[in-house]
Amino acid sequence: MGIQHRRAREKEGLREEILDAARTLFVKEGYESVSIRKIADKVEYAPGTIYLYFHDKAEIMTKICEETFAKLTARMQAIEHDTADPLDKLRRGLRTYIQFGLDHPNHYLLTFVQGKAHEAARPVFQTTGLESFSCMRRCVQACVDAGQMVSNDADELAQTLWAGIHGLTSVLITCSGFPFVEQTRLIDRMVHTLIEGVRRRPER
Amino acid sequence: MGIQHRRAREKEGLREEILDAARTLFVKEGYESVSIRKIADKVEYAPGTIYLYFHDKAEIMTKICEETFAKLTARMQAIEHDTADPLDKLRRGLRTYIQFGLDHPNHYLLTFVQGKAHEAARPVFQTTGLESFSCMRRCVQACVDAGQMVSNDADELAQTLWAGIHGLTSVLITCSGFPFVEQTRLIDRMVHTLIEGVRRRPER
Amino acid sequence: MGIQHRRAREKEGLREEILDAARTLFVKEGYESVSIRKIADKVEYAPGTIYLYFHDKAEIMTKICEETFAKLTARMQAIEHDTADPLDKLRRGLRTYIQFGLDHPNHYLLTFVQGKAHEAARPVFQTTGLESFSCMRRCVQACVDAGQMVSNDADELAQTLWAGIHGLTSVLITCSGFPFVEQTRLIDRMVHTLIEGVRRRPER
Amino acid sequence: MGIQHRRAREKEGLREEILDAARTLFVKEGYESVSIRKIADKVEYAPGTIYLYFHDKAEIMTKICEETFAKLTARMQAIEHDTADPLDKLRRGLRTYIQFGLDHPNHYLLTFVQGKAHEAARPVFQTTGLESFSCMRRCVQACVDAGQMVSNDADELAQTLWAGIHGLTSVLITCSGFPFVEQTRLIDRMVHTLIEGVRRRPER
DNA sequence: TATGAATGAGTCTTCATTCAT
DNA sequence: CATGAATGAAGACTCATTCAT
Repeated sequence: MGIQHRRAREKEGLREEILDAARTLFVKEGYESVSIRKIADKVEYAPGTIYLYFHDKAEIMTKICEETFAKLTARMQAIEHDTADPLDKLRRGLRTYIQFGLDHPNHYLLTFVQGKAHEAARPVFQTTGLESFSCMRRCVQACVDAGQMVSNDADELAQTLWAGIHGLTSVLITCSGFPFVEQTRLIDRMVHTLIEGVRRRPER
Repeated sequence: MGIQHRRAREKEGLREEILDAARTLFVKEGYESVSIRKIADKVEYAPGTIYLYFHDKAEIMTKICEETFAKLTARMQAIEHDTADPLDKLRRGLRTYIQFGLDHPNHYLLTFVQGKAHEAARPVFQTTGLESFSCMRRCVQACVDAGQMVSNDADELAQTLWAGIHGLTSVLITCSGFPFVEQTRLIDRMVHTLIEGVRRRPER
Repeated sequence: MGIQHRRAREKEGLREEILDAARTLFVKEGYESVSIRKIADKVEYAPGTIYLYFHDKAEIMTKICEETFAKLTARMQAIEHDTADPLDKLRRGLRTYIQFGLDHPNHYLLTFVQGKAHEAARPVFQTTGLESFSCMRRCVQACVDAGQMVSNDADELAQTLWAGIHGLTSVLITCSGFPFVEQTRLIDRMVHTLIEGVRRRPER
Repeated sequence: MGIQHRRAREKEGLREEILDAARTLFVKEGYESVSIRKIADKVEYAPGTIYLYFHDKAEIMTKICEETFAKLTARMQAIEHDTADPLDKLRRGLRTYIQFGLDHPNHYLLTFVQGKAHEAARPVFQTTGLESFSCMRRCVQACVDAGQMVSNDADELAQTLWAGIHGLTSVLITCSGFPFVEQTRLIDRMVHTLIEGVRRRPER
């Protein structure tokens, strides 16, 4: 009996494999619909084995969210440390965020769409998650300080921008059936719209 | 034993009651976490009775999504038939959409956030759903025709706007824990940002 | 599939059948070793069916203990209402208790040997259980009042007597392998020993 | 990973450590509720290591019962070899037994209360166990030979006495919630009652 | 129309045990 | 001697669904 012809595999990799399998399944079927058994089947191990690597199902979800925020933060911070014009940095930040979502659609959806709904993930959002956000907030603040924005309220602006790019990102990932115009045009348009909508125009 | 003191109630109302109960429960606890028994308890009927009105759990979900699109379309169409300046109509449309989401958070989330994940709901999106969207698209088209937009591609613009307001709406509903600035300011800022980002400015 | 050739059986009897099956199994294998599945197998129903009659495993245990105390109390009270000499009533009480245990060995063991150890049964002991005990305490008090006991502390005496008969009862039920002398002689001896050990003797 | 800072320890001691850990856990949580892993954690070894010392979980239980009988026998025999009046020796024997139970509640319960329920422990009772009992029987026989008892049947008397003290001992250990009178008074009363109930009184 | 009883598959999780190292 | 990884079977319990009444 048992799972017999399992492919060779390095020990320390199993934990990552479980995370990969879980992430994919969670996104495809929703957190609740994915059973430990399904994850175990996917990695070709017995269900109990999962518990050697994670305390319970919720912990798997939590770890995936943490991973996501870490990746996102890393990517966003790379931009911060560049010397460009603040509005340009912001523009680049928006694009980076959207691109991150498209590069890691499973991570993104799970964390920002499904994750929000899940109790278990709550603490992660209020720690690692806020860190990710504060990166963008600093970019906005810099623009404000440079007198380039229509408002001085960096929070209000940052939250608006984030809501906008989050809307596009999540929609691009999930609504694969929708007859969208070409993806890059949509992204360009969104970034352009948000920046133009938010920056101060020379009077006159 | 069984359910004893059920309040008097006209037969044909039961179907609606089931939908009401289900919608509330689905949003509060998530599709997977709501059992047919919970719905039955809430309407004070036996579980089996549900199956006299709906083929299965998924059908309940589907019907709720259809309902949502119908309501949303009705609300959006009300604006279309008014005589104002096209840009104003669009502005009003954006607000109406956001407000719809906040007024019917249950409907909204189920349809646009949870619903997307559910296979069963897919066909609904591509029929009733598109109708809802096309309403906004016509508003945008009117602005384009009036020469008020930065682009002539009404699809691209409409999709951008929709992504933006969807982002805000969903985030306002789900991220109750996030330290957002005051809701009305955020809505004002989003609508302002999108419209300003999308309309043609007088040169010079 | 499924359980097919189940014997005919009146509906309202299932609850009792479950209790019977559980009691037997609990005694034979211990509370922890008995699974809901085993009980279900024994009554020839699906495991889930058990949950239509009892909230959980602990409730089954609790109900069995309650049943036991009710039966025991009834039997003990029958003696109280007789007009004999108090010491005789007490003597009869001790015999009745032991006999009760031998007549309902499963009930007895579960309640007084295994039950004590189980959290779930705790509240039952402190309500229905104490009622059973207070019956014997009243018998002892009557003897004290009649000046027939070596001590005036009815609690101390009653507890001693109860410990004694409980010891014999539990041992007779469980130690079936032990080479005991004939059961009735052992019971006679125990009752005689306890009563003689506890009653006041005429001086001199 | 793994268990790192294990305290230094002589090899041959591990077997005893496992027994100690198991005994404590078994009594605190019940045989079924104690997992090999819990025992292993307590001794700070890997679960598999347990199997180098014991064939299976049941064997641990069995060994603990054997130990108990050995300890009890040793204590009882100490009394046998003293020169006092036989009735006094018996009295002392009863006290010793009760005290043994209170001194080793873990051992006692496991062996005499939980142990009886366990098939695996059965053989132990009929060998090492009988030895323990025969010690008390010899004390009783001595009293009979000295013409001090109400009956000449040493078996009957010894079994009665044992049932009595076992009842008190087990009840004192397990019924911590019961509103008993002070423990020493209860013990005194029990020993007094049993002895008085069993010894021949001078005719008058 | 509505029900109550029942089921079978499934949920997460724990565990005694084995075994290659 | 000891381990860490793994397993298969089982634990309590839930649930969508069916069906005779």
